[in-house]
Amino acid sequence: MTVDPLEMFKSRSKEFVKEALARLNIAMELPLELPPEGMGDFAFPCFMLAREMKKSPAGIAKQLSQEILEDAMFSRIEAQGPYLNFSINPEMLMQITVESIMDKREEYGTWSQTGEKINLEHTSANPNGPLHVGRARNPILGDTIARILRKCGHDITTEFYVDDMGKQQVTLTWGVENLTREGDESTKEIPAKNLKKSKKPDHEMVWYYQEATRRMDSDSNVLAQINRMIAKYEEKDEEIAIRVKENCQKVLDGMNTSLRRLDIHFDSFAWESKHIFNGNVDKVVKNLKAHEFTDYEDSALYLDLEKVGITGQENKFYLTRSDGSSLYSTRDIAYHLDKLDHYDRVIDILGEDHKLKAKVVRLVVGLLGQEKEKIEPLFYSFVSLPEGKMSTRLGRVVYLDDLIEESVGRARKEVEKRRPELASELKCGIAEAVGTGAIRYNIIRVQAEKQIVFKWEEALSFEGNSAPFIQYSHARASSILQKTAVLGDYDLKLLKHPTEILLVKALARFPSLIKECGDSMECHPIAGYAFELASLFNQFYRDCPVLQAEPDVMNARLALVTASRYTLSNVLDTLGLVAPEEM
RNA sequence: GGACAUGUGGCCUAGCUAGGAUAUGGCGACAGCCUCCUAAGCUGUAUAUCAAGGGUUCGAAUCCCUUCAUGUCCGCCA
Repeated sequence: MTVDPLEMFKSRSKEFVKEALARLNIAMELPLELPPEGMGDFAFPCFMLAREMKKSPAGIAKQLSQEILEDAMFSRIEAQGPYLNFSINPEMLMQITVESIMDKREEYGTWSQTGEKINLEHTSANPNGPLHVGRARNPILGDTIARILRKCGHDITTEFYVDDMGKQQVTLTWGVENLTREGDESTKEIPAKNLKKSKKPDHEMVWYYQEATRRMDSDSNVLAQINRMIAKYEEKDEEIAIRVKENCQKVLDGMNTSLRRLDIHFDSFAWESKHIFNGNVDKVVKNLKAHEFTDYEDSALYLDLEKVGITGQENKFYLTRSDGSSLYSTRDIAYHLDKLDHYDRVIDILGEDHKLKAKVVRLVVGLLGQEKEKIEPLFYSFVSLPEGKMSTRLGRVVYLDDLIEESVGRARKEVEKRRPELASELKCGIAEAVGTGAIRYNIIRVQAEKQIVFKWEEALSFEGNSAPFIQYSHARASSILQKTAVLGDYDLKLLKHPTEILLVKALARFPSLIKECGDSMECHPIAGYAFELASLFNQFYRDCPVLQAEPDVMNARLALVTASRYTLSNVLDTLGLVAPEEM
């Protein structure tokens, strides 16, 4: 059974055109395009042949169409103006597509194993406080890409790079060890909007970080203490490392609790300090010292950006401090070299502020003789608020936990309104699926490099182009199937309604879409497709009654509904959204 | 100042890699559709100098150049 129902039609039409051109002794190839609705399924524009053949594009299209014989795979092959258009035989497409889905079911859209091992790093937020909506774009993007690449047949390991080495983490630890949180006046900085959140360790811990930062800024004694800790830490003091790691872990646990609610999990946590303690960073520095593109300033090692062709910045990219201790990017280089030892490809999901750093890391990896092409950074722009950039310090911030609570809460009210008769437990489950789904979808539907201004009314929209719209279609399909006995024999030739044809064409596109998005590492076309498929299913639902149809037609339609339900479920899964049986 | 990205109806957005047939859809607005498988749905109407200006081309939202706007970066911070 074919993996991609559309592919055979596509390649056959290309062959036809190729053969026709060969018969006319034309050495050129024609590109395949997707024409506007009502003009067939594949189009070959003939403009570029006009000069060569000294004929009008329309005339060429006509001539080509006469060269091509009729074929069972296409219901129409004809010239329309300057285009040669192919219309797929809908009966055949219906047959191949529905059978393929019935055969593969949950696996429809999943390609066979490639054996390619990929490390996909995402989120990697500093563990000093809770995730806010701006940072949440990273895990949502990363997790969705991971799901797409898994469906492309790759072996994916998702990884959170835990920064337990920075000044921020030491500051947090100093705070935890030296400050006591008295009364509740201190909580005014981070108002706990609900009980669940206030009990989470990330929201609990951030106070120590913020208060420690304030003390450090105003009290040079505190600053000195923190600096002493950092110095000892960088001299590989294991005891401090353990204390810092313990605090990071607590915050990390809180973040993970939030992310689990969005069905985001990590296969691995890579601790930054590991590369200091195992000597990898020392090795990197040693190798870089010997390199012709590096030099010293006050015994601080730097890379000369001009020599490696990076312009528009200061020329010096520092790799160590003058005391010889490492910097973030140097550790990141060691980390990447380590990843390259174990994986075929290394993908990083990064905010656009990391563009220069990522470029340099890749470059240095290349300078050290490794294949930098295997490192593939993927960037996204920031989420801001209408008032401006998110800032924890200014209190201008929307925490992910608050967004989830609000969204699930609103979803709960909606379910209550629409389906009061359902069991309370079921309503909770639906609200959770809809509320969290809306958040993921709202972020992922937009191209990663576009900046997003967060607006509550948009994030909490449950209508139109939103997760609940797609989930609702799935629930409708499920509901029809629940009302019937086991699917009997069916004759797909009975499915002739235009909406049925449009629906099956959308179903047929799914596997190749997964492949394309895996290759280009884009998520938003999947969201667009999911919406389109759901919309077409809703139109089918309107035009083609299933359970009230004649028995033969009913059986055929039930097969189409089953195929649609699998595909909707699979696309929802690709986006990390729950596919509810009812809502 | 330099570098990278983004700019499409009132708002959000697809299309840009590989230039082609009347620029995708949603929100909001207006007008309709529940004796019929869940109306978180469906149908219709109005709204676009594709940031601006040049260029390449038979043809440009798409490629090139310039300008403007927005975001990000240009720390011996992470």
